[in-house]
Amino acid sequence: MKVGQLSADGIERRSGVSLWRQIADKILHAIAIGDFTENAALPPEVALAERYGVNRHTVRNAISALVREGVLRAEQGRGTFVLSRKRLSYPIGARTRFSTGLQGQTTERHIVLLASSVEPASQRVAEGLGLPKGADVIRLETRGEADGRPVSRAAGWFEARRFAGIDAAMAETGSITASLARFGIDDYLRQSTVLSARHADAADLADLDLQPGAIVLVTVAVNVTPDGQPIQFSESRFPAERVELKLSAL
Amino acid sequence: MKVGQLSADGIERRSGVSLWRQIADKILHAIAIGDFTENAALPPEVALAERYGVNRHTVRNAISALVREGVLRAEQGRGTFVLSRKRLSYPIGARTRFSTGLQGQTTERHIVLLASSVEPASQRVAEGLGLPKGADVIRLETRGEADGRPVSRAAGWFEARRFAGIDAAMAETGSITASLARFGIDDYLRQSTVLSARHADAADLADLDLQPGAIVLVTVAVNVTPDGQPIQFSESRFPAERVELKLSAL
DNA sequence: TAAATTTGTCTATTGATATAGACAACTATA
DNA sequence: TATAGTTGTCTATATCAATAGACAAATTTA
Repeated sequence: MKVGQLSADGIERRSGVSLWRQIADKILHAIAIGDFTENAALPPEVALAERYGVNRHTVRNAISALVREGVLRAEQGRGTFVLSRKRLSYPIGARTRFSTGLQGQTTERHIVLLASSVEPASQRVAEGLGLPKGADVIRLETRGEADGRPVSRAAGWFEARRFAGIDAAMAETGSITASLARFGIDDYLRQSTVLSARHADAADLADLDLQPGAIVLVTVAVNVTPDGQPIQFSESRFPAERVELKLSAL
Repeated sequence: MKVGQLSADGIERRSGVSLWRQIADKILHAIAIGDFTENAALPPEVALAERYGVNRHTVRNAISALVREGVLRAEQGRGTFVLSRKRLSYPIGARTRFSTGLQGQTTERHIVLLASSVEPASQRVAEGLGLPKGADVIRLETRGEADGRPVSRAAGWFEARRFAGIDAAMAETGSITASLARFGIDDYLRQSTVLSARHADAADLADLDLQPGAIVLVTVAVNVTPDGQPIQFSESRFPAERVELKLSAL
């Protein structure tokens, strides 16, 4: 049995992160980068325990957490096997579109409109859209799903005057691009993207179906028309264990 | 005392991540996004304990960890104050350069060459550089520092035949750009960047001076000459609590 | 079929994490 | 100079995390 795929070190005691959680993260990472393909067998519990210098029960704790998450499947007498697949690669470039970006990687993908509202623009939204602070903006809360699993959770803001009714269009079409087309926007470009990462908070855990301790990638972006008018300000969260971002020059 | 800057929820019990570590992360995040500026006073311990629904001792645990990290300073009778500053914004675009990218954000920045070696190209390095697998490549291990704090940790691979001696050039100049110039490369472009995030492992903790549980942003990138020849394959790690990545179109 | 391998379950013990309460030490302010 | 507000320290207790060992249950292999 080849065990070399899981890095041996990186287990820290008294760190505030339990050993079983650290080991679970290592297994998740190994799967995410493709070191374990679907249906591959994990090394046996005793081997993992020895590798990380912990008790077998601690390894079992990590594995049972991943079994609960639906990442692994344990079979008594046989072994423990990988269920989930490699990370999706989500492209970010001048023309970043949800559906086309994941083409070829998933058999199915769509955006669900979770909620929408009209609200006064906060400081950063106003700055991003080039509006006065407090101007009315429409907020769309959406979740991206691919093959039935959540892969993104986003909030998008649009100038309310110009895009009145975009919430209905979004509910109907399930596509930002198609919704914007109804307002005469045939093309738009990604002007700026700021990227960060943090631990998932309670909302992320619920929205993206994650377990506590998971990491989310966060992008804050502005989309503009080809002549430079800002039309959309957005903040998106991606589960780092399921998605990587592929930055394409353009 | 204004307490609204720290989000109230997101504290998960029995998650494998201790409450004090979760609270420490929240405080770090609030500082990182600029909700607490330098020298600002944190809410008093009792207020934080009430806000998160935990015991005061648990909050004290979180704070003392951040004091050890050099992020906070506690003064008996007065309060607890913020030492560290806002996250650096590291630009990534067609022409991604370490030093120029941080201009204006730091008074000082430089790259340290930690180690170099010649090795056969692994699968992914060979693919990235367009070489046969196993071809000799030079690996440069570097750390980027700004105002005395580590902000990046990178491994870069170059074709050994073409760039023999680039390790010496790097040690001398402290600049990838300057080193490449000695080989007649006056300009180079970022061809591709793949971005992910994970928990820091033991090596990251040591190299980037982080505490267990910290998050690192990871970029895997290929640089090419203007006519498209791959010259450098690199993997860089950034501490998410100190750096955000600003993706610039171009 | 027997032996080896692997996951599942149980008991017991130790150390880290979290709660609870009380009070000391220090600072700023009325 | 009191008083209120804040951090620092101590004791005690309960719960979670991790270790240790033993054996059962299921599967594969010799």
